[in-house]
Amino acid sequence: MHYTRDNMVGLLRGHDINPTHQRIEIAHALFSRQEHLSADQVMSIVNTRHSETSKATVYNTLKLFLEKGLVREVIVDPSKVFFDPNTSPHHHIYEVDSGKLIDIDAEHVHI
Amino acid sequence: MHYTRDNMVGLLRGHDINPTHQRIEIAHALFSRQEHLSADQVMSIVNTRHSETSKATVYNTLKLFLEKGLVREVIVDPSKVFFDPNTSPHHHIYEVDSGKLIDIDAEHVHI
DNA sequence: TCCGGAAATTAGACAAAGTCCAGATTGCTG
DNA sequence: CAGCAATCTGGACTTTGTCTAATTTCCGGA
Repeated sequence: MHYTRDNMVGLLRGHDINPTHQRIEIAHALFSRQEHLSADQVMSIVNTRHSETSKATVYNTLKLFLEKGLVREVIVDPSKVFFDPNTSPHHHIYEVDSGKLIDIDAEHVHI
Repeated sequence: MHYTRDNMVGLLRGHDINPTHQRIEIAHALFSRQEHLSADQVMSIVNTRHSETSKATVYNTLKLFLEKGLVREVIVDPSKVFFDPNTSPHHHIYEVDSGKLIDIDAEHVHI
């Protein structure tokens, strides 16, 4: 599956989100790289060429995505929240030394 | 085991920490209530009667405790770091609705 | 096409958590 | 007591995130 901007439109609609220009860009930033990004990182990605999207909109949009289940919040760095495009049930293992964040399927963990 | 201030002195020394007045108070705040406290909460507990300990010292001391393995950091609320006096290997389950934080022994989790 | 309202976006002021620094205090140790 | 290192302090500062009031965009109906 390619994460083109066009596909983002469908993804957003599928989550009951009105696909505006800014929202498409932000979704694209998150999904095209399958990484955990902070609000700050999203902002600078979206605004690389010309300043296009305000801080308020980035925060509003990420909160909206969260509510609509498009992304998850990952809290691992005490000073920043990261957003995870992988919403399947899974745990994170955080390696303090390297700063790496590893996904572990929920099914593989038993309590 | 009672968490008296005198016992704190031993605890601190055992972790290679010079037991100053402020450090004893902060350790006492954390250990006498076996709870997860934020830096802010520690501050207001320590300064209930008269202002005794500055913000900088609270932060420095908590960081020191962290380095010396006296407490753990728990990151669960995106906007605040909490400090956990329970340093045995364990996981946390965070109930988003109630805000409760439940400890689970490391031994009971298998991957 | 034009109008009106709802939804979305914006800049910038603001708040809260945490950091940093330069100076003052404390407490040894000789 | 003098000197020195460790500790503590107030306050300025930074960073992440929130709020608000004003503007812009979008869309359906006349």
